Amino acid sequence: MSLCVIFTLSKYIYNPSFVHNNLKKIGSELNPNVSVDCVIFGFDLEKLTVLVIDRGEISAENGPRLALPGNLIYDNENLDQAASRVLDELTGLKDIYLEQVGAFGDPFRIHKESDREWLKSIRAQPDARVITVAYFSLVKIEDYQPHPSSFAKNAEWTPVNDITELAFDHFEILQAAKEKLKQKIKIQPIGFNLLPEKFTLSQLHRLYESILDKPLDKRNFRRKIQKLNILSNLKEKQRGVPHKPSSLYEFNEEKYQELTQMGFDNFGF
Amino acid sequence: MSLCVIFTLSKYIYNPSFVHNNLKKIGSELNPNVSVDCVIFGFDLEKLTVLVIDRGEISAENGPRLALPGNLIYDNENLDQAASRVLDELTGLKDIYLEQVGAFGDPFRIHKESDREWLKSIRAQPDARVITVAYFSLVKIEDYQPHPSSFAKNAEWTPVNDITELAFDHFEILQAAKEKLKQKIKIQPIGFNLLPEKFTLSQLHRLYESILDKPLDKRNFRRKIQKLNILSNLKEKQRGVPHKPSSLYEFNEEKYQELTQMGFDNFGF
DNA sequence: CCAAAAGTGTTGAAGTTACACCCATGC
DNA sequence: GCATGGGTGTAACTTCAACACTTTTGG
Repeated sequence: MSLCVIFTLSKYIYNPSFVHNNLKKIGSELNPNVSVDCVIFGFDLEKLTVLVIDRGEISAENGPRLALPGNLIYDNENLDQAASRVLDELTGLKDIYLEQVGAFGDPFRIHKESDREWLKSIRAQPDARVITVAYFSLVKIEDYQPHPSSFAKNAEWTPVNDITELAFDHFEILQAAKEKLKQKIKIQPIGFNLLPEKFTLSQLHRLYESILDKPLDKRNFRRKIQKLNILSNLKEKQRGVPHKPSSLYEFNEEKYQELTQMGFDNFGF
Repeated sequence: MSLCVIFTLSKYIYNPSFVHNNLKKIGSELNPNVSVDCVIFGFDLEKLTVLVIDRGEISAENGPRLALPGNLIYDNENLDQAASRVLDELTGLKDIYLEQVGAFGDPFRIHKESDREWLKSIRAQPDARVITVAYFSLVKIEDYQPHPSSFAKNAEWTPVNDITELAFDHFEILQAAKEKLKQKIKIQPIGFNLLPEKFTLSQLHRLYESILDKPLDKRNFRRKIQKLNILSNLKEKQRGVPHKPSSLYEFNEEKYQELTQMGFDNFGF
């Protein structure tokens, strides 16, 4: 049963011929030595989450069940394209915010027997030295809800802070991605990629707190974010909440473009 | 003649068997698909410089003569080690500040005929798809002066801002490295790796201006850097200068460790 | 009427910018 | 004595952190 799951999953995400046939990458070869892995962040309006793959019970030793989605690259695609492809294959989403985190891959990164076994089931050359280029991406959690019936049923949104181990060196990659996101959000308002089109200031506030992993003063946060002038106040309120309803806002791309062209240093968080 | 130069140079920096024999990496193989390239920064007390390789006239078309030092990785070394090795092979220096910039490598990065020819002369599989992991390193310029008689005679310190083109995608890599350095120096005092042990505040000032690529107010700079409390004022002055001699300082590692452990956000530049 | 989150201003401290003159040395 | 870069203080302004109460809704 668990083998079956792995097979189905790997067929969807990892199997070269599947992708080959479906994306019509005729004439291109999988490069045995270079892969991409994606740290796909979401935000459930409470906590920062990551989309991880449950590999099932893959060995007697019970190594970590969870892994980041990833795959070898094709020789005719660039790294960004490979990352987009992995994301698309898993979620069906296109045009998603993606940013490179960096390259990883010790020669001996596969020290868990469970990882070795898994590779045998999904790679033509399971023993090849692989270096992996990590990306993080920001997805509106509403845009992708794993369906229990789909091939990718083993993908799940998991709160970042609940994750304590991952396959291979994926935990290290996750930490690096969190750190990169933390730095990046101080400089650019990329957080909007994680929120619905319409959102409240409190949601934005919680998002910043989750990413920066520290409490931010409510009044100071609101003042600061509003001073940036990149929010439009839709004249619309929440409905059906058991407390004073909040105004809804949306991110204003044009105002942001003005700002960046004039060049501003940071968001000061 | 120019061919000869290339051969000698490539033998030193790029030839697998040379490295193989000399570093006794018996049993390990060059990975045909993954390389590292190093952006080696120096500071001549006036301007930020980079150590680049002059490939000589390598084609009738006269593509860019300059390239970053780099090489394929071995399957038994990790990326950081590969970068250290490249740096060591070129300069003989060890224990140098190194930081990963990221992974690069479009499938069609080799669009210049000159690059293609050069690869034929130094690679066993010149047509393999290669992705390269870029590093930047900070070297005290006094620690490495290229000798006209050495194998690496074609390495030269070149002012960063004088470089307008490089082989392959190396110019893009250089830009990314500059940007990374710029961000990094706002957060950590890594600039000291570029200065002599003893330096003046004016030299430090010029270094920050070179890296941040903008003028900084003299008095404000001095106040800010001194408030950090990571400099020791050696009670020693410059000699032989035709103006008021400056005090010499050194970077105080211990004080810096104290600071970082207490956690401080940035240098505010 | 109660619980829950929304929304709102002020003050003191710290940090940032801009700016001009005298000093010590070698030649 | 002159050219060169070294070295120093202040005032106006901006930003930041800390902090508590009233409002609106659903149940």
